[in-house]
Amino acid sequence: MMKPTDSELSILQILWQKNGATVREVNDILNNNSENEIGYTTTLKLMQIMTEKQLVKRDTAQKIHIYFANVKEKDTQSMLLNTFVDNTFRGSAMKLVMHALGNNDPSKEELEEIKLLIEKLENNQ
Amino acid sequence: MMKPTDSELSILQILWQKNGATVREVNDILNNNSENEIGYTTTLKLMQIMTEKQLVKRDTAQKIHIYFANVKEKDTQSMLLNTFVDNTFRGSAMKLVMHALGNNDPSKEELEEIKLLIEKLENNQ
DNA sequence: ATTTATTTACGAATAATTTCGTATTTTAAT
DNA sequence: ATTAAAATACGAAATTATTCGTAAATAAAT
Repeated sequence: MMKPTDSELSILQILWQKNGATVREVNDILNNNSENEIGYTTTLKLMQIMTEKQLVKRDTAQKIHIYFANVKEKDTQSMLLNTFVDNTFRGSAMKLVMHALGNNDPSKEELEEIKLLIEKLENNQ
Repeated sequence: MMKPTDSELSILQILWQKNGATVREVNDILNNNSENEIGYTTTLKLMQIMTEKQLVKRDTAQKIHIYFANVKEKDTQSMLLNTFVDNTFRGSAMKLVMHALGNNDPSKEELEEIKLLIEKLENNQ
């Protein structure tokens, strides 16, 4: 599986959420959430490259192609997380966890959720 | 503060650990941990660019320059973590934490450490 | 049916990052 | 002192990622 670039990732995010989208839809959404207009053919080209890379697949039955993510969100996140931890936290996922916890004042509920996961992890040992 | 690129980050990692290093030293270390030889002048050029960007500073008293990180490791990590969470986990730091915990079978000690931090965070609410 | 819109394909321009070649300066070795 | 080795400066090539222009095909509108 190929590592998506930043732009490719933002397209994948849209496809993960929508489950099937045309270039037009993707391009519109990209332009909603940002100030600098991005051209239609730019998005098209990116999605064509992503098709080659097998990051997305497309339905060409109709002439207006419909694109779908061809990689799982969780898998992609795991992969990107790994290289990010390596590059930024010298491979220490725990350092990253501490950092993320410390910097993001989580709610009571979120903390409870993490505690639950920790318990589960402790039982697995 | 300017966001370091990937190569720049790997140089910063070395400078954070060594506390002062020449281009030669940095280049040697880079080449230890990787298969594809990277040229001396490549590293030199990168470090010169980093000097312009104020990511590093250098002591030019001697003619062999000695470089130091000019940004704090924690600050850089926080910054990179933020954009990473935004891009990859749609801004949900907690999703990232769960992910990192779930994928990295942490030791008892590490889990204890996290629980301590959680307690501290709970008390602060 | 003809014109207008939209879509795809694809080459190529632009931009950002990484890499290196070469000239010059400085240091070390003979 | 001369030569050899190592360092800096800097422009520019190479690579990768992003952006767009234009032509051709398809669909929609009149």
